[in-house]
Parts: sequence; structure tokens; C-alpha cells
Amino acid sequence: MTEKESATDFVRTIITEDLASGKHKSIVTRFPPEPNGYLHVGHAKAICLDFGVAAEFGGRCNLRFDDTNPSKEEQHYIDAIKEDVRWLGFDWGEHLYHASDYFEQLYEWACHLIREGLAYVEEQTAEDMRKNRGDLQNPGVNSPYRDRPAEESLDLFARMRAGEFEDGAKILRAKIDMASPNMVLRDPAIYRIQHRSHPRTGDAWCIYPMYDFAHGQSDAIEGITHSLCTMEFENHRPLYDWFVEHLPVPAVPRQYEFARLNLTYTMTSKRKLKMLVDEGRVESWDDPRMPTLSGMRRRGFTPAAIRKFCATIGIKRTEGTVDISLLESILRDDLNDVAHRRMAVLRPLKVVIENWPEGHVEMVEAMNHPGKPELGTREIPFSGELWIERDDFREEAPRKYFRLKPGQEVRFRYGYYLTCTGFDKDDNGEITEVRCTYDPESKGGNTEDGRKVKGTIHWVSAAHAVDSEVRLYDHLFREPIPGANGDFLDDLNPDSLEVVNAKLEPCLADIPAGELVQFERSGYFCQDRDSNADKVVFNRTVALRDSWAKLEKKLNQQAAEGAK
RNA sequence: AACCUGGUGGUGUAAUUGGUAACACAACUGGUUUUGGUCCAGUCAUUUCAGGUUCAAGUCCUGGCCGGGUUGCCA
Repeated sequence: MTEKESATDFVRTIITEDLASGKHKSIVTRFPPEPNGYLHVGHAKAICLDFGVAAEFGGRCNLRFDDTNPSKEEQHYIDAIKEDVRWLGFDWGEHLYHASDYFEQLYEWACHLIREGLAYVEEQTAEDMRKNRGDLQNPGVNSPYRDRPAEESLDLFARMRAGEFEDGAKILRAKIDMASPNMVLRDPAIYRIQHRSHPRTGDAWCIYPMYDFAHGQSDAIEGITHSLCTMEFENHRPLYDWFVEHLPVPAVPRQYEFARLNLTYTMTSKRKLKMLVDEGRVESWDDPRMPTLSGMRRRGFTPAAIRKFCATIGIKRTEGTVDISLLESILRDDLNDVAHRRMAVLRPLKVVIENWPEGHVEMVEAMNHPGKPELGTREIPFSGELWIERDDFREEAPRKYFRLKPGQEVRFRYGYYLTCTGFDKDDNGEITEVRCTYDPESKGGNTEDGRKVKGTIHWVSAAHAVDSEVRLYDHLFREPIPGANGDFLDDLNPDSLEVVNAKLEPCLADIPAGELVQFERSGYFCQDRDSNADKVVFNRTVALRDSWAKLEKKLNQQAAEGAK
């Protein structure tokens, strides 16, 4: 972690004050994922906050799995979450915990509440409970079981634990206030029966505590000072405090809420991301189009870029939507610094040099990073038959088109100046080959007469090219706010993945795993794990800015308007 | 309609706690360039509205307007 973070958001302000007033000598936070899915960018915001403030203030951050619902949680999610947090750059040291570590204590505390007359075993059906809860305008109605003797509830609760009852037959409720304007306080359920084995406790339990009954108490057990969560738990804070107040817990943690992250063209709902995976809309949780940390990792994001992004968007209590271009910009910025430059032709078109000596191959020297000569150079073969991008040749070119067109001279980067002399088409009118002549005096990409050649394009020698499958990704959704006008699935971008057969310069054949490169004039890429002995596969992490595309669009618009 | 909460450019954050509204992204202009990349320069808000306090208000007070959350045996 090299980014310095001198933010002064409300969380850091509170912590500073608590430290200054002596309320706390040191701070302890926690990141509490439920292992029912994979972590995504939204979680990255929370992770950077939880671990970030702990580090900044010399405190500690625990990783605690909120595993209170065995019907949704699985061990492989636990493993993936740990890997993702580590990859993002954070370390919980010895402090790995699970809410399930506290099941026995939680059970004891539930009994305590019953004994104190603050909880009771409910026997109404879920439906009746819902009916009697009232609504936002009307108070609820007390349960007929609300005032049963503590002894009776205690006995029933013990038999719930012993497995005497079916799922849903009975439930333990806190006795608070059925008329509270805060629905969360209308005698909330705190223990339910679930005959299901748990990833960690196996079949030891058939009753499980609800989130509300587990979270604050877990915080207290671990000595958490600042329990940071998202705004949807704001209404739960009074309940969080109620348990802490009425139970003999060892500490008094406080909950603070911040707004979750919304990103344009992105879905940050674990439930909906799971749906995409389950329905096969994407390949997997780590599909490079997914906003999951594993997907972003596979896509080629650097942890540093994600951390920088999280620091930039800050922490607030107001809901907002961050423009995805901010993330992309920070990513490019990070990659621009470190990525070595390479040449790769994504949509190949053959160029034949008519005056090139038959069979001749020449090595040319190319810089690994134009801005950083210290990163060295490499040699690339240049020959009489080359691949260039189809988009770098136009039979009829618009104004300001600096690339190859009949009669125009163009620089082949690090190679020679070539002038287009002609081209061939097939029966469908598609260009099949471009013919050029080269200037032998222009080796390396310049001439002694210093004449101006505006256009520079990249290329790969046909005889030496490495074939590769390259996956070009676009936003997973085509709408800025997926689902804003109905079903979010309708907003999926049908063109979020384009696969092309590309031609790569030779050294890309055995690029070290995990290395990130820039394909010049195109974007940043990394090798995908699908690569094998006979196939090299690359993922496009993010495209370069393309001001020509913008210009051309504008020119086209002007032309269209002029035609009217 | 009840309760809780919030409101600074197109977007996300700042503003020495009452003292020149700053930074980044996006957009638009230019310049440099062997990547139409990078880099550099410039343009783009009288802080939701109306009052009030004050020499001075984004910041304090009153009222309005608008937004988000809440009626799982999910977290």
C-alpha cells in the first residue's frame, strides 16, 4: 500500500475525536462479509475503509465471516473472499473470526434475554406475524405468546435447539415494542429453526441467530470500537444498541453507516450478480466483465488502481453514482506507468511491400516504454509482408485521416515509411490486401531530410506473427443505471464481449504470467488463464483513450448534417 | 401518509470549522508527440429555494422543496 490517504471524511473525524477524548485508546474495526457470494467493487470500498482507517490510526481490522444463515452460505465463498481481500492488499493477521465461533455464547445470551423477560418463543405462523406487525402508518398487535412465562419460553427454546420442531414452527423474538415507528423494533426475530448443516459447525445446531442478534454482540466480543456498515443498516442501529444495552456484553461498540457504492454501467448487488452467474449470462463469478474482485483481477485490474479509486470516491452518507470513467481513468493512469509496450494487430489486414527484397528479414529496435528509456528495448522482425489493423487503411478516407490510404505515406512504428500504391478486393468488396513501397532511407521511422509524416501505425511481420485469441470487453450493461427502466437483465450489453483472432509480435508468445502490457494504440492487456500450449489468450483490461474515434464521429455527424 | 436520513458543477470529493468555492473525472479549445496514447495550457458552479443573524454564510437559525432508506423466520 503506497497510496497516502489524508482524507477527512466523517468516519475519520469521529475516530480522531474518540482517540483525542480518550474514549478509545486504540481502534478496532472489522470487515464482515457474508459468505454467500463473491466480493465486488462495492465491497472494495468497505474493505479499504475498514482496513484503511485501522492502519492509519494504528489500530486493527478483523476479518469476520457473518455466517448465520447456512441455507445461503458455502465454504468455497469463504475461501474466495479471503483470497480477494489478500489480493486487494490487506492483511488481517491472526484476526480471522466467524460469527459461528460465537454460537454458544449467543445462545446463552438469548436465554438471558428470556430470563429477563425480554424475549419469548413465538408460535404464530410467519404469515400471522407479518399481519400483526402492522405497517408504516399503523402499530402492530402484540403476539398472544408475548407474555408467556419465561420458564415456558426457556423450555421451548431449549427444545428448539434440541431439534424437536420443524423449520418455521417456532421462533424466538425479542420483546421490544410492537408500536415502534421503527419496524425493526417491533419484536424482531432473533433465532429461527433451520435443519441444515453449516459450513463450519456442521450439524451441531438446528437453530441459528439472525443477523441483528449476531452482529453487535460479535462486535462486542471482538472489542470492535467502530463498526462500519452501509446505510441500509441505519434503521437497525437502535436494535444493535438495544442488544448491547440489555446483554452483559464485554464492550460497547458503535455502528456508523456510510453510503454504498453505485457505479454507472455496473451492477453492485451480490444477489443480482449471482443471478447472472446462475443463469449463464456470464461465464462465472470471475468472468472479466464482472465487477467482482476476482473478475477484475482476471481482467487485469491492479489492486493499487482499485485502492486509489476507493480513496478518490471518498466516504459519505449520501447516495450517489460514480461515473465508471473515473475508475477507468485511474486504471489507465496506473497501467500507463508500468505496462511495457508491445505491438499486436487485433483485426489483421495484409500489407505487401512491393520493393522489399525477396525473403529479407530485418530486426528493428523498439522501446519498451517511450517515457521510460530505462525499461530498455527489444528487437522485432520486419519483413515484406506485414499485418496492420483493418481500420488503419481506408480506400476513401475522411479529412484528417492520417493513416494508410492510396498515395499516402505513413510511418510503420520503429520500421520504415511506407506509401500505399494500391489494394485488392474480393467479390464482396472487402479489401484483401494493401500494396505499398517502402523508403529504404527511413529505417527506424525517420529520414535525414526530416520530412513530416503525420501518421504512425503499428504492425506485425506476417511470417513471425503469433496467433492469439483476444477478448475485447465492453461494459456489461448498456444502460448507465441497469434496471432503472425495468428488468436489469434487459439492459445487458449484447456486445460486452468480442473475440478476435489477433496477430502478436513474437515476444508475446511467452509473456510471464500476470504481466500487464500495452498493445500500442489499442489498450492494456493481460494473458488469460485460458491460455495453453496451443493457444495464447489475452484479455483487454481497458482500451486507450481514442480521440480519433471521437473526431471521426464528429466529422460523420457534420457530414450527415451537411447532406440534409 | 409515519419514522430515520441526506441536499456543493454533468459526476465524485474538498473548503483552515463564519473569511477568495479547491481537486479529480467527463466535456469542449489549443499546444507537444515516432502510440490520434502520455504530457502541457485553457474553458465549464454565485453551494436545493425563501427568509433571518453577521462587517462577512456552502458553513449558524427558521420554514419550504426535493432525494434515499424502512413493513424477511436475508445480510
